[in-house]
Amino acid sequence: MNAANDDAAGQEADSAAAKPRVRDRIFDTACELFYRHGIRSVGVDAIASEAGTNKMSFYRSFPSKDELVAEYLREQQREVWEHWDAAIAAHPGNPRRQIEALFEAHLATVEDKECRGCALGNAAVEIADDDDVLSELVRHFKKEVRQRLRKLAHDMGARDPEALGDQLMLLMDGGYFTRLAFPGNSGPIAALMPAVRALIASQLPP
Amino acid sequence: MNAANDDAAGQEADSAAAKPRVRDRIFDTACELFYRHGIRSVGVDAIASEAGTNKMSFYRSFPSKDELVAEYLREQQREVWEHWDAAIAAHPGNPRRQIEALFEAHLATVEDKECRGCALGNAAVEIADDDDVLSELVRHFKKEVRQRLRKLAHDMGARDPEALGDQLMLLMDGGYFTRLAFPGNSGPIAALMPAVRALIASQLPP
DNA sequence: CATGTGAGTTACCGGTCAGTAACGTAGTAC
DNA sequence: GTACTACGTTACTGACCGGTAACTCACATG
Repeated sequence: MNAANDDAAGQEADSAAAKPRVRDRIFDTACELFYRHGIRSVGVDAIASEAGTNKMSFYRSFPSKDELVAEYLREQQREVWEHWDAAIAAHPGNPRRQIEALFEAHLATVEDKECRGCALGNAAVEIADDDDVLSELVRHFKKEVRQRLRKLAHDMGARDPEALGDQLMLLMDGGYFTRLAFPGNSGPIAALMPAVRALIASQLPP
Repeated sequence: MNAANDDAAGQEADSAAAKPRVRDRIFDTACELFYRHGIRSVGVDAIASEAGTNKMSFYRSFPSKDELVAEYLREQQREVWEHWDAAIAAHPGNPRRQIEALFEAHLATVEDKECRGCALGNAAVEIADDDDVLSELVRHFKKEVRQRLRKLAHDMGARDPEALGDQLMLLMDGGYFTRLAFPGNSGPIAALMPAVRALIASQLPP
């Protein structure tokens, strides 16, 4: 939720403790608003005022809204990989279990009542065609998701690791996408884990 | 610019041929633009001028943009069920084959180079929270998709029809969602049919 | 011919939104 | 004290966007 602003390692002066910099407040607020309401429906005025400042301070910290959006997407990406790596790290040397843990974490994320789907994927819907920088960002992200899933499937010893990785990606993005129409855990996401296990089982070596 | 008004078959006497009414031109244009570029990024001026008319004629045919959007979503819904029923009808009395045919049709749709994902689902991303009428429309649609898939799974004799229906829905929506980041058939959608068959197989009675 | 209707045209209103200019102020470092 | 940094404030521009008013014309029907 809120950013940890305690960069206690600041030793530039005597006790230059953590400053609640305006830029950080703006950025955190923007991330939350963009995710909750979508990128296009959140204006810079709304961001600034929600962050307890105003538009001028916004433009002192960010060159444009587009730049902020790009940074927002990069941040979301970073957080995804953070969670991803954490889930993976719990089961070193056991790729099959890693996949399950990954999807258990995904399930928990999607079932959260604050979840509004995949920030990057939603951005792809909103951006549509125009902005090339942003959509390239999304494409790159999705490509890496695919690669990582395929690698896990390969490490697991799947008979067709590319196919299994892709199938898992369909489930994952399906979870995000259906989430938008079903509150909490009331949607098809409830059937995620059995699907994951069934697809894994169908790809185990004989 | 200039309107293409070549209604050569205009014969209102005997056969009730379609009149090239302005309203229809506007609606068709709006549907295409909304789907291609998203709802929020298409203004009524753009719709009208692309339809060869102007804003005033637009507002003579539609009370508001929101009303047009709602009609657009209803139309998309109608088309989905049309394709759905056509796929199902090809294999009467064989629900398992019906599911496969349904997903084969879905695959063809998603692989089309003009495909921009699920119009209803994309609308849910764009609308976010505000408009209650539109998001209710989307929720109702998604609920019916879920019901129909569960019914097919039930008719097929699946051991856990609710679970299988939901799993299939995750695959379907995953296909739509990943499509936005991968052109044509280059994405994970390529692994759709094996996934469908594997999930079906895992639910066949023993 | 009169009348009604569908439709094109121009001009406008009020609001929002991204982005900028100019100025003020508190603190801090030298 | 001076100068610099970080931030707040007000006011503005220009574009766009949803929606409306008022006028005009073509045409079909009686």
